[in-house]
Amino acid sequence: MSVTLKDVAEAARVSVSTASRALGGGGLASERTQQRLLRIAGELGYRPNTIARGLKTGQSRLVGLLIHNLANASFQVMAEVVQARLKALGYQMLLCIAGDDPQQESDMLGTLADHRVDGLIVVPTGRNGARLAQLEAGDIPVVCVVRRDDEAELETVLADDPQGAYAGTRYLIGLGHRRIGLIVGRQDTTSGRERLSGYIRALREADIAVDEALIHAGRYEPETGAVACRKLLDLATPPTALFVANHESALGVLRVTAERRLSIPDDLSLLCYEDTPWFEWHRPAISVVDNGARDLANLAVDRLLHRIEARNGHNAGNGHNAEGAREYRVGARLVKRDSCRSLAPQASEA
Amino acid sequence: MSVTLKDVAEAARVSVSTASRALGGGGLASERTQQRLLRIAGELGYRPNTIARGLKTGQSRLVGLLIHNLANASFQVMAEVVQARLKALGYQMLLCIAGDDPQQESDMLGTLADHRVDGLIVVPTGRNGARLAQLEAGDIPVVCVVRRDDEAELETVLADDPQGAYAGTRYLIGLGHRRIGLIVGRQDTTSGRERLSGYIRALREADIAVDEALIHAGRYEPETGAVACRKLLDLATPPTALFVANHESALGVLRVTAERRLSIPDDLSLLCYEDTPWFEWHRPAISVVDNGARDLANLAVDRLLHRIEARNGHNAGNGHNAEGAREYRVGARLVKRDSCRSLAPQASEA
DNA sequence: CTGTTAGCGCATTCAT
DNA sequence: ATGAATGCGCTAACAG
Repeated sequence: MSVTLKDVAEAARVSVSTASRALGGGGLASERTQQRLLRIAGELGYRPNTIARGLKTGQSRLVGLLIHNLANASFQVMAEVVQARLKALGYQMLLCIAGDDPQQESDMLGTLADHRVDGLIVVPTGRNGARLAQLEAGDIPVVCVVRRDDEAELETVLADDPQGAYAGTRYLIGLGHRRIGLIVGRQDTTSGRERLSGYIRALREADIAVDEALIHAGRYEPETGAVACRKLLDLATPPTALFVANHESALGVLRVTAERRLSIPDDLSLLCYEDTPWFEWHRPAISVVDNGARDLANLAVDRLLHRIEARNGHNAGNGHNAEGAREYRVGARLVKRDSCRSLAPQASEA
Repeated sequence: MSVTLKDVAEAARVSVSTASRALGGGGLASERTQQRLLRIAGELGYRPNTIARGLKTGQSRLVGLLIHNLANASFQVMAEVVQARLKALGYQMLLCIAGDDPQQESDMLGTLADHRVDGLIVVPTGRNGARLAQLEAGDIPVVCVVRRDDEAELETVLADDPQGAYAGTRYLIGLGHRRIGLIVGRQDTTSGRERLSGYIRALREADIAVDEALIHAGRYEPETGAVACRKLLDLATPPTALFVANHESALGVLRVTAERRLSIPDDLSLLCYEDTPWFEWHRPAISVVDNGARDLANLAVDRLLHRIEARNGHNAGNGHNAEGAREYRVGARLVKRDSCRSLAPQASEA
């Protein structure tokens, strides 16, 4: 088997506790023995047993990340960022993919707890608030990302979707568009609701009546985009611009516009939500509202580790955030590329 | 803190070992006490401490998956499949993303070992064979996927790239193409070399001279595709078909063809490698050679767990595969869509 | 079938 | 500054 602390101690003719202190840092040992033990441990190829240490200290150095899938571009970068940040901080990432299914989410939350993760970052379905609260109560910090869980009072890092959708819609309005189709996510999700609200606010502010026929909310799938796009295009007065604020729908929209040989942006302006290399490389390059997935992940990690370390330091109270669950917002950013055109010339049409 | 086995035992007025046996399955306890303990444990909300169990049994129920990134479609589905399969089998996935960087890979291998993973699935860079062999020696089964590590003798699950590239090239030849451009991955990777070899074999078999000018090998990036595509298109006699056997390059190729207003497949036939929803939804739908990422992952998990359980059962020998490192191949599948056209009519040109 | 005993490898308290 | 002793929670002999 592998070499243990005891082996190192024996080789150095000291007790295990001395070895532990010397290697564990903290300067609890004399300078000389510390150097010596470090050397001997190196020679023997000693590596501390994380499991044993975990049992003793109650810390697993494991953090869970629970997301819906890896097909979505935002989740991809979030997973990459979270794992990179955690590794740099000496933690490992336990990745769980729950497919937006409450049952699976519940299951995985249990498993994560069994593995005694030191913390958890989760994109909640919203149907396991009790379970999440229970983790918090069990002294496992939880940070929600992207969606809020209304059942539980949890620290949450959200994209500023009201602002993002508002900015995107405003951009299209500024370009002269009056009939702007919106394809948005399910209304039982935070992002779905908030993007719709941003769209509506921008319209109202510009004194444009909100036409229900131009709004399509649906599941996060390419098919949703295809169906919605056809519906919108077939309207008596079709929109001149489409705001696809449901990331996965973009695929379906792109297909339908291609099938109908619509030129973007000449025949139809297109603005999408959540950036991905595909949008950037696509010709014409697709303009997007970047939700800041990278920063969302970074902030979530920051908040989580802040709390994990607070918990370790002064093992104060029940770990609950005394000030209640704070909510953070990461601003969206409009990235103008080539898929939206100005309607200005048409002003002379009248 | 959380409720321990001892708590359950006390509540049931039995010893901890009885409790352990009753809950641990295996029927080592009487039917009645088993039922009773199960009930009491449930009432108390007992959950076994994975860490403590791991320390005792030497199993962490953790399996590492080490890949290059999550942007690549194959890696995405592999990660999803591996995590789903492992979860179903009672394991958790520790996901590491090493960016194809040997240094990071080495680092992460160390961390994974520290966490005492029960096994490891890795897409090796090829520069840490010694480290991987060391893990095997330390009784941690390792399965390589997608790429082989030539330095070490490890069980490996590969795509059948020679066959896939051969089939793809043959398909294009069958359509009447004679000048087929190839954009392929780095030649210091298994897949890069093998896809090139399959392409060449198909050409030779059809008595078509291999023109070096039609072959471009490069890094796994969109930019590679853009550069290569321009180069190929600017040839005195440009290819009539492009075989893009470097997945990430497809983005660059698609951009360049769009910029030059080339119609696919009318002006240029396009065949890509590794399937993704984007190819399917794209118009025209892109024909591909599907490398079978899903099956690759499934097989890797099968092999790994086979060995993990063999190790646990009869704790025989050093865990090394007595018969040497076996290699498995998952066949590629040609998926014909709408991006390749037949050149047959041109036969009358002569 | 059940209770008793003994660690797994480590960090930590208490002595020295 | 170091050593000896204790226990984290659990499983696995070993007895009865």
